[in-house]
Amino acid sequence: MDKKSPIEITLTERDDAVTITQWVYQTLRYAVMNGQILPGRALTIRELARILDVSPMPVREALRQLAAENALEIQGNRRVMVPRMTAMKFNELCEARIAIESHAAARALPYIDATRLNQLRELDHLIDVAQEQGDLEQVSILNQNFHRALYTANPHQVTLPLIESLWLQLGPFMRLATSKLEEHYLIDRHNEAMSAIEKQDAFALQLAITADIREGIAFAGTPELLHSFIEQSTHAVN
Amino acid sequence: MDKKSPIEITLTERDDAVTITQWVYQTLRYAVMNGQILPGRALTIRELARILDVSPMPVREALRQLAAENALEIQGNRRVMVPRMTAMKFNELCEARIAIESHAAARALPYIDATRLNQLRELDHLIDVAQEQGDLEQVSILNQNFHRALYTANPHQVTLPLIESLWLQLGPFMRLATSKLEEHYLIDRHNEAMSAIEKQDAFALQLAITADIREGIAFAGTPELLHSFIEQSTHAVN
DNA sequence: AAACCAAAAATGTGATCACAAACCTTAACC
DNA sequence: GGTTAAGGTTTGTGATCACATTTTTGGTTT
Repeated sequence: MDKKSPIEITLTERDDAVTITQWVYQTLRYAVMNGQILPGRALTIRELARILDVSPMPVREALRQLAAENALEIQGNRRVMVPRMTAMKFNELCEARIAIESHAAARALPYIDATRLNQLRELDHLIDVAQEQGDLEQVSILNQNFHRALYTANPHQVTLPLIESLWLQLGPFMRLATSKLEEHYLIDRHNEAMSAIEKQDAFALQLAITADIREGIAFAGTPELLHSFIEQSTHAVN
Repeated sequence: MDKKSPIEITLTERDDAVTITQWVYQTLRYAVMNGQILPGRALTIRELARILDVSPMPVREALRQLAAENALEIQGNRRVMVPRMTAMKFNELCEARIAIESHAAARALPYIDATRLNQLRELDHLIDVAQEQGDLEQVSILNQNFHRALYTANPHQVTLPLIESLWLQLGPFMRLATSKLEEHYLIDRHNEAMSAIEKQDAFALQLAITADIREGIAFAGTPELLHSFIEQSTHAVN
């Protein structure tokens, strides 16, 4: 069992309110999003079932669902793995995020009321706190919550599932970004976003969101880091 | 069995090369996309399994996959159905299509070579032929193929799955559109798109794609038709 | 020593079964 | 008559099993 690198998945408490399949889905989703599973590493139903201590059935369903969201890739061999990344694909994912999320932000703008604005302010504040404490994982989670809170202001929202799919695909590789980003001084684009919201200025909001996304992946400007990780991903367990 | 309206699904030949699950998935997907299943109608695994003459297992997996693509909706009761439509949601889906597809088109533009251009020309011609023959279903299919051929020119394409998800969600309600659109004279936006491609003019291409999408759903300009169908969808089998 | 091939182990797919929760029907009751 | 409560039925979930295909292994040949 050397070639098959061990998989370490953070297990959360299983709530009886959710089905086993849902719990497995959430667990695997978190593992994928945080790069706990090496891209290219073959995932087998029975192995995951052993790790998670459930029967193969819920794992089957969860894997299929994650594959449908492009978080996992099913090869012709019917083998499942986290997709490998390339520099070009990474770039396309980022540009897609910008296109869709700035659209979603503009569409949500008219629906943002005082309550929502306060919620955004609070999240922004929590992000600052987490940033000062250097808790990058928390920053990442809160940042997602901020974006989600913004887009879901639109009660007829239809793009969030698409956006989450992009987050899932970028997730494993963003971890690398944030870990190197520690030294990088971050301008708070969320403040810009919120002043744009107060002014109901859609264009300014789109600019702020675009800048926020671009800076979150600023390390893409240092291609050698991205390249090194992508190489790692490419040469991983075949 | 009056409340439970019968489901009529077009069955295609089952190819032994694909798994039963895949076949069921394709069959159900086609049925959803073409509005063969009434929005709100509760879908049960065993019923579909009887109709498709397969065991419940492949149906289970196919339903979960379609739900992950937002083609179906899983309610809290764990019941599965085609999501109901609202006028606002319809509008959001259309605007999302425009945002994402014009982005995808611009991103694909630099990769379009002579071969791809010829392929697009041929599809455009086939659409004209089908249009003259009044075969609206064929027009719809070919139109999708045209868009797909355009976006997939980009070898690092990541947005097509998202776009197809939007198509799936709009599908059941587009049928109504095209059926009323027969009388409507359609300007051929594909020609505009292709001349923009030849000039490598990204902005013009985006305008052409936007116009093409907007006209494909032109009936949204006649709100009463949309509204009537949405009402039908809303008041369908509870 | 590297390449090839057959046997053995492991894997995904699909079927069937058990069970608890949800749904529908029926009957009693206000 | 409309509402509620309890019964039986149907449904989704999850477990287990069988089988064909794939992957790995171990031995053989060039």
